Amino acid sequence: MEPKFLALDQEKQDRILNAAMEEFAGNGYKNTSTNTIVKKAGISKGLLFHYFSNKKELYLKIYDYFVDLFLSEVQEKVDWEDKDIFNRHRQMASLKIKLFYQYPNVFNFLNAAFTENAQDLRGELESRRERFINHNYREMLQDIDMSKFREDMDVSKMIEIISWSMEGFAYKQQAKFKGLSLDEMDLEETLQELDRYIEVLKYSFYK
Amino acid sequence: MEPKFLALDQEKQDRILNAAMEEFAGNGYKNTSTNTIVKKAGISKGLLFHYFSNKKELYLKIYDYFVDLFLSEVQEKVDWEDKDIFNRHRQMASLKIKLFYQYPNVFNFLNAAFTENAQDLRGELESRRERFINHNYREMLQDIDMSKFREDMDVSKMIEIISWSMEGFAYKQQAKFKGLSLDEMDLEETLQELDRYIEVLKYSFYK
DNA sequence: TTTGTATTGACCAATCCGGTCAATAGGAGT
DNA sequence: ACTCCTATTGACCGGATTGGTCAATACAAA
Repeated sequence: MEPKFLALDQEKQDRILNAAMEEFAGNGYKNTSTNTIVKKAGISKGLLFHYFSNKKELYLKIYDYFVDLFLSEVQEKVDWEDKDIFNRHRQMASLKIKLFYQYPNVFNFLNAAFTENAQDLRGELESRRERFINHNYREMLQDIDMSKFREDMDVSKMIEIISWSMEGFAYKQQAKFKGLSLDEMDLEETLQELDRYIEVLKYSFYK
Repeated sequence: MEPKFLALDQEKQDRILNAAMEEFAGNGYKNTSTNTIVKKAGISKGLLFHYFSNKKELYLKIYDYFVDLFLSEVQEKVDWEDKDIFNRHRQMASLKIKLFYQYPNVFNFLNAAFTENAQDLRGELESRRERFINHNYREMLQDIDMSKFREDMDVSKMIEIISWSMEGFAYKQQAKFKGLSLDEMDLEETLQELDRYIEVLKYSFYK
């Protein structure tokens, strides 16, 4: 990210980042107007182009910034010694929720970036995608303690079902949080709710 | 749908419908150009506007057409006497796959329509959404035989996990089918693969 | 008052798009 | 071969929108 931009106070940075991500996530690259972004962020057009030299750079800088932020967070905060698949998922969920509090549209934005196919971004994005998916799910689920699973069912299918459940839960939570203010969202409560699903899965799939 | 349009031979109809759905699904309403649709469908611009009076009508007519098609199919083909949740899901999956063969983008289109927020469509779409979600998931999962579930876990959570797994499976299959020709996709094989996941879930959640 | 930086927003050239319509193609009937 | 009618074409246009610029202003510090 540009040093000029990073010198801004955090609140203004976040206003701009969130405005841009919300628009990009909701409308795609091409159909997002810089006019809308500046209006939503409460800054002038000129200022946006003072920080980012053009729309394409705005998009890619934000993309890189958050991929880095998230991946380094994961690398750093996850306890890689713990080989229990549910604990791994729970830790990831916790990180995601924390990031979600500050940037409610990061994951929508990153998901959208995954299916984005604007001409201007082709190539630039394509080379970046692999990194993200490799890191996110491969690394996370490798090195798992398989011996805990019941032996009368297909382990890989159980693992898939667990992932799908985590995604389903995340999606459900996000819909629930839509439109709520920050202090109405309770991290602990959400994690406890998640634990109840984990309980069901653990009880079903573990020995 | 316009009678003029329905008088076309099926193959041309489908070419137009699929082209439109693919574009609308991938780029959203506003960012979809009728120029692209006609190019992809292999017809002239004039002809499209001969069948559909304008872009908005094109979108909504297609939406209504496929919602009706799918819902009536469900109403008609599902065996409502069978109260087993897995059989219900399996039947729904079978219907979806069949429709997917003829219209590979119906569900992408309908999903996109669900989050579409173009100014021109607001209101028109909003009033239509409720109907779809009510029918699709409420009706499908009501009237289920709960007595088959284990009693030491939360039934509603198991039901959610089952739904999330079906969605995850569908998503995975669709990614797998991406770019394949019709005759490379095998309905029976897909259903058998689905059955293996159902087996795991049934074994875990049923008494 | 001066100087230097942060910020504004009117402005513009370029692009693109939905929709029209005069013209043509092509088939059926005679 | 000719007529008639419908199906289909695609060049064309007014209007809307956009990314990006830049001269002007606001503001803070000295």
